[in-house]
Amino acid sequence: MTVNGNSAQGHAAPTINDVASLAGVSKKTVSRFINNSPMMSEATREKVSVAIDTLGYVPNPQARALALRRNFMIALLHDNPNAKTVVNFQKGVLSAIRDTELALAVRPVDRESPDLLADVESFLTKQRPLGVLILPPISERSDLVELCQRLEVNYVRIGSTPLDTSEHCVASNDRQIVCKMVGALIRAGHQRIGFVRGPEGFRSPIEREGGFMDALSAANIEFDPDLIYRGNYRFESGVLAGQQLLNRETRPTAIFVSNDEMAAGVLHVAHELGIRVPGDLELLGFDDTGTASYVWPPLTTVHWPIEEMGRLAALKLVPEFVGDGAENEDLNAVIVPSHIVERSSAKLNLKDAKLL
Amino acid sequence: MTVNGNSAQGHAAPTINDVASLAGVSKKTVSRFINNSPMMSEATREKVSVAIDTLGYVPNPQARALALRRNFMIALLHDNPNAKTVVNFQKGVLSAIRDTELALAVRPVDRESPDLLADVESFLTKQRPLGVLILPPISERSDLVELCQRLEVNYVRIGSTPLDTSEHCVASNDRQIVCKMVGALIRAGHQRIGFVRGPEGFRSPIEREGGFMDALSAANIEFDPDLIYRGNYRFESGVLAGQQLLNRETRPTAIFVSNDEMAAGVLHVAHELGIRVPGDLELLGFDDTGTASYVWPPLTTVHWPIEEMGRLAALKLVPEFVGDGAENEDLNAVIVPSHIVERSSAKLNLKDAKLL
DNA sequence: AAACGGTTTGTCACCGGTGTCAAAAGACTT
DNA sequence: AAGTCTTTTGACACCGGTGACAAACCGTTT
Repeated sequence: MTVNGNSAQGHAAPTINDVASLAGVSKKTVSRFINNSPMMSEATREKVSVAIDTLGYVPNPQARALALRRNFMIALLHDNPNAKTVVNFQKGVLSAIRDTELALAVRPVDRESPDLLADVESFLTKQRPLGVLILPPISERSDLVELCQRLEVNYVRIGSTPLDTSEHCVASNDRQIVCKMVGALIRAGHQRIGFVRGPEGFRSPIEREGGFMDALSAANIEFDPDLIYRGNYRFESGVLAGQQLLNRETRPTAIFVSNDEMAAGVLHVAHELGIRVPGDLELLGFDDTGTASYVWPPLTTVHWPIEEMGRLAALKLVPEFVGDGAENEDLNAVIVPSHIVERSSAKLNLKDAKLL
Repeated sequence: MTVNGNSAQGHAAPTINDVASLAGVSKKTVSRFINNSPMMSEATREKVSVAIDTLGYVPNPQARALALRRNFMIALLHDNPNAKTVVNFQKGVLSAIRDTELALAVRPVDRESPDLLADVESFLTKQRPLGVLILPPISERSDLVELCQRLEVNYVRIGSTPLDTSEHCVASNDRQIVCKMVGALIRAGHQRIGFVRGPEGFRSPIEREGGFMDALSAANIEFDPDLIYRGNYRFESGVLAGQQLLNRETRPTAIFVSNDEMAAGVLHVAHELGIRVPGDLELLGFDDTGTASYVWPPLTTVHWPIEEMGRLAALKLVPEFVGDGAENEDLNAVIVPSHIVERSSAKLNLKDAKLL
């Protein structure tokens, strides 16, 4: 015998009226119970609670949505080239809202489209989600945020660095972790280090570049501008980067690539040129969303905690729904720490790190 | 000046009553227009249409959801180990419903959990989606389908082979395409071919195995049972497969691996053992969701058309919403054709194929 | 002109909750 | 015991649509 008891009653789901008459109160009182209003005596609270349990009553979200002008749904807005990022983030969000009545709607948008704002506005006004989660890179667009504010839709932005106040933002600290990893690479003996950058116009490439440069200047290494390649985070551009950086007479002994997919592209070229990795060349990636462990050799990289960020973002967006086990979480935390995963593509010297 | 005109009116969205009074008709008539009921004179249809346009009226989905006991949302039910599959499927679905008022809700479930059915039932009764899309492997579970039928929720199942009637199913034909690819491998000269199978208990591994065996028997090659390894579709199990199949005195000259992630694992081992691919060994994968092109050498594989399957599944699930450009699609089609992508990990002889 | 069948339109209750505000019930004074 | 203030409860309209059914309209027929 399982938890559910309502299928006996000819299969009509019990309504608030059923509960009200069974408990001998008005439906407004039941409504108060549902929304745990403080203005209730313990006695009636108990009566209603019993009635709800015996009927197996569950409030109808559509009716509440109409009355409250708010759908019991949170939306995920993204324009993300990386599937794994999106899915892992979804996993985090869903682990947070698993036992709630909330649904998660995904809404991919087209960053390039001039209708982006109109699209999102129509989505928000039609679906009226409780709130939206905005993934990078569009999380950086202030016009989107202003739209949310105007439409009075709560939001949480995800970023590679804090983009907003703590209740509206979850971030990793890419700059710091990259600095740490590249620092460990330098301490392992490298001086001539290449850098493959991400696309222009977004924040995470800037952060990762900042971390790279920080590490170099901390070690008093002057950066050779010939050793930089500007990619777009895609595998193909990693191939181009590899062709440019590895086909020169004096190759770098190591390359930090701003994400794993491009690192896979560089690796591809290294193989074609017969350059041994590691050995002739060491390679550092960023993201750790699968690709890093599927290539040969597996990449030393930064694990970007996107799943955990999803979980935290959901907690911040709708704390009142996920409160159960999470009251003691620190919802003011903005930074979710990343960590370095040392695999075969590069040897690091993590021990001798000076104080951070 | 953009399309929207309602923000002038103090920002309250126009309701059906506004439209009704502007058009000089009752709100029921407007409702008829919205649901394009046939019982309307051309004259009133025109009046209402004009009123809707001038006000920029959009029906409130929550209200309709309440009245119709149906949420304007389709749900994606999955328990899929492969992130790319899920995201690409989502992309297909969203390309179909982009211009509709529909939302897409994702609902990952836990195949192992004894509460799976209860979970899904609670989700379906609470959210009351228009319909659900069920991804493999849980698309094979008949108890889920019976649940949908009992709750009167429309559904479309995705599979590697037709699982249901044409209105409830979209499928690839894994067996046929694998047979074709392995046949081309045989014609390229291989006789001793290894096989890495997917997990027990699901359909797609069976189909892919069937295709492999078909190709062998069509060429009158007897299969050596020592050349099979049973994996679970994950990278790690590909590594184990590689260790077993490649550490023997007489190695296979080629291996067909039932998915790309495991193929990446086999490749990993080949590199460790210094086995050249191609050259000493040729490798065939299946899926083509990214991994295949990010490894070295890039894999010859089958492109599994999961995105297109998503699009078609959405069309079948809610044809009345996506009808616009799609009337002329064949919604009776069940099989979405796959195709072979020849990259570097194996040379095929596709030309000399006999008739299929 | 009245009766008739078919089409188009409107009325009103209803979907299942919530907001407003007034009434009822308790607690506390005097 | 009556008066006052505070807490708890209920009546009723409302959120924005749809369904059932009745009314109005229209062109024919008798």
